[in-house]
Amino acid sequence: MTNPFVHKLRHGAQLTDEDAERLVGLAASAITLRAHQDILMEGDRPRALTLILSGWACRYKQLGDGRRQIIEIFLPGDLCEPYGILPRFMDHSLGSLTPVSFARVRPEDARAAARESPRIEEALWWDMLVQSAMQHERVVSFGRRSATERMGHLLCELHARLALVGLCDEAGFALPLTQNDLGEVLGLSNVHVNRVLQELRSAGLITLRERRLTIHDREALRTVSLFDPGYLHLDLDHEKREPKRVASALTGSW
Amino acid sequence: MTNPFVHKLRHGAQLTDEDAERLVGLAASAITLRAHQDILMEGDRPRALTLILSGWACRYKQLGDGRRQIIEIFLPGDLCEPYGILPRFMDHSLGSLTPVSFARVRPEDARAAARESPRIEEALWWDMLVQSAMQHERVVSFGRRSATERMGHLLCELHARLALVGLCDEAGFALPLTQNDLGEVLGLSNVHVNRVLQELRSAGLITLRERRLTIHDREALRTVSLFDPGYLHLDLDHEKREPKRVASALTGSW
DNA sequence: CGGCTAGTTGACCAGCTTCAAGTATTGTGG
DNA sequence: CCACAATACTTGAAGCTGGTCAACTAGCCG
Repeated sequence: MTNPFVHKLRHGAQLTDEDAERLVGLAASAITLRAHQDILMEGDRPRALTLILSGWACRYKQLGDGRRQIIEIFLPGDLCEPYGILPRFMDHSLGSLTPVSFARVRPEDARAAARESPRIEEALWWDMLVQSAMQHERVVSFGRRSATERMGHLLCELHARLALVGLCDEAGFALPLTQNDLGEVLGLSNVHVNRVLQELRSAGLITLRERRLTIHDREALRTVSLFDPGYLHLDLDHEKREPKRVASALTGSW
Repeated sequence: MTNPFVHKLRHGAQLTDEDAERLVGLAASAITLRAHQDILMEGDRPRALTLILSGWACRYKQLGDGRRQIIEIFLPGDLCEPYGILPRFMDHSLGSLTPVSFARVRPEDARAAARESPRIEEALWWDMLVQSAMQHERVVSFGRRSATERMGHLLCELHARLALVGLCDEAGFALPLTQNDLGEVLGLSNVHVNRVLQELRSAGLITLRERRLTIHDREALRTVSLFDPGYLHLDLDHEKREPKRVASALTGSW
């Protein structure tokens, strides 16, 4: 199956071939943009949801004084908003990071597909759950992880997400972002991004050259980044999961 | 209407009395907890969604080495997860910040209510949209706002959210958090929280005493915090909104 | 009264930013 | 295919923001 949306959603529910076709049908006409263009700008009234078909995009917000923060990176197969509703206006912008092709999906159609197939419904809700969990993890990164941990965590997360749509191999993936882009994602200056990358390189954890990231020791990178993939909710077989419940601190204060 | 959930959702759609009753019915039995208890712990398999009825709660994550980050604050009327799905296991914890009472809501029931009333459906989706927008704004805060701006932004947001459920007045609200709690929300040390509060106090913007926050100049506080309430999507009357579209960098946007 | 928690203040330090200069790499027009 | 410009990356030095450590104060409750 070449459609990345379907590819990803298969991790969230057991889709039938008919489900897959219906999902492909949601995303009728594809639109193409060059790198660094806006898909939707703050203030726009969107008329459809955005589904990324190829390339990398992002959600970002520009502060009055020019400071810009990339809130979220979107990869092929990502639906940029909750599927059932259209914001009345955009409170942020959606932009391409690389050349991108995307489709417009109407919330009514997505809801209808969910109504008619419980598997599609489950898959779409699962997708929202994962997106929301990634958002949580991002807050934890910003609040409590050092610059190096944050970078490592991002790279681990991208690797795991690209794996969902078959766009990486075991050893690494194509990373089309500049160090400046990475800074806008991680809330760091481009100078410090450079230093952090040097650090990961000289620790022998990664190579990043010619827009290709190689991860030499995935477990080690995960360890230094405090990356626990549990939040991606990938185990359909959930009986295996060990509740990591520590002896509770509960009774007293935390 | 005393039910805070209904109170809030009325901002997202024109609910009928019947809708309101149905929503109240979703949250049958209330459970009460003291402050600083866990509602759900990381690793738990939840059997229902959590709906806060009174008191303040939070989503938090504890890192291996003891660092803790509060990801999100929940106020009365807040549903702690997307309404249509139950995570297979918790990848984070939900805890009370004050004494709390909450109800358990089954996703099937919420979905059924949405299926049977388009207004309820719209309201629930609107709520998800707002929660997700607050999450985005949090990332922007962490990435690009200074400690003082972050604090001011949080206070403005809490004020606006409490207004949705009628738990504040024009001048301020009861803020039951310690400076340490605020630090865990904002990713700051308690020492620095103290200094930031001093700064806001001596600028004459706020008073915080005996767990009551008074905002002396709301507009000024919003300005120094770069707080723009647009992301809360409160204007049902959306024709009024000025698209803040700057001269576009762009030709091909939709 | 004594012990606990919350808040406050000072001194010092680390992590990250900013500024600046210089080196690769990539893209473009002749 | 080269020359040159633009963009991306790299490195050093200095400065600021916010963290850590420590001590002290104020309120609360048994």
